[in-house]
Amino acid sequence: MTSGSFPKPEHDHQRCVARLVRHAEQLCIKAGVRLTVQRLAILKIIGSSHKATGAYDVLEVMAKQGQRAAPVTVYRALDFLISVGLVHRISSLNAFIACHHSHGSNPVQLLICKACGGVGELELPAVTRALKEAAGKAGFSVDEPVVEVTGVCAHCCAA
Amino acid sequence: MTSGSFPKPEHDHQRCVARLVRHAEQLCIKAGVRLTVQRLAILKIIGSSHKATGAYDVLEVMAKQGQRAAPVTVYRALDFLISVGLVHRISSLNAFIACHHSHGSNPVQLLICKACGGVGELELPAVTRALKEAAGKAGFSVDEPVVEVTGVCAHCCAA
DNA sequence: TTTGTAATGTTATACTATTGCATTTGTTAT
DNA sequence: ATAACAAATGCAATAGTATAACATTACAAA
Repeated sequence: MTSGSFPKPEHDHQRCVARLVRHAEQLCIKAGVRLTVQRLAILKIIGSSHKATGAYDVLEVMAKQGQRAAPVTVYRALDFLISVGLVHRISSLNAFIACHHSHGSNPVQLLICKACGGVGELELPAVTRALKEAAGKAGFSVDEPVVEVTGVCAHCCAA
Repeated sequence: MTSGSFPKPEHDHQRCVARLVRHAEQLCIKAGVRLTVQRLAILKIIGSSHKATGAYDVLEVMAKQGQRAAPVTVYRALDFLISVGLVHRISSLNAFIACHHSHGSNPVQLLICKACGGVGELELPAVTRALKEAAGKAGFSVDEPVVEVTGVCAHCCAA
């Protein structure tokens, strides 16, 4: 995708998580990495809402599910999920969001609704290109651009 | 400025901080807000390096200067300095950098060197515009874009 | 000088993330 | 199969970042 998407409130999470899981399984097989039960469980928790989820939120949910775990467990799983592109880190919120798309290695831009907490994704190569070019003029070699846009989503604008 | 800048290692901090202080004084007078000694002291500390500075780094420096303070003091000053545009928050590092420029209310893009820790600024209206436009197509009304680019600066590239 | 607001002080605590080391699990080669 | 190795997990402690709640002081305008 080159345009944008923002989750609708009436979204069918059930189906959406199922799709995410299939995506994850295929991706990990192809990459030759292990999607363990724990990692999958944590991915499901993060993917079951389209809002930014903190590491300790994940822990809480796990506790309710009877899977008690230490923080480091969640952080390790998150590191893994981020490394394979199944989760994005949201620096400005110290939180995480599941990635429902395949971006390859293209950087992503996040839209964060201040009102409902929902998070959407954009994939704008033009933005990435413009950043690389401008940075390059200053002799700066770009590694990874973090682009997080706060604002108000369509649904909350209307309300 | 519309192009970019990245601090040179051989930079003259002394002069640079003096300029920052003048800038801050004028800006606060114009805005009708109080640049107290404490706020100024903290601005100087942050502005005396062109690397990302953590809140607790500031505290350490203050302690060495004999000005003991509680974390909340620093965070309050930082909130103020950010609100008037004298400091930028670097979300991806949980750190801060003094702003030596006048951006008006234009969003800024930060360049963060992984090697030396130096931080530079860009002001690229085109990037901001592209983000607003793409977000707008998804019905998203942009408030504040956070753009932080990690990479390697010219000086460190050469080395 | 009173009066109200902004700024600061003080203490405690909440929230986020990592380190170090022991143990288990899964994979590969023999 | 099983030995041997690497990856993943468990566990406990602790480091690092940020805010809450409430008391006090400093400042500016009436």
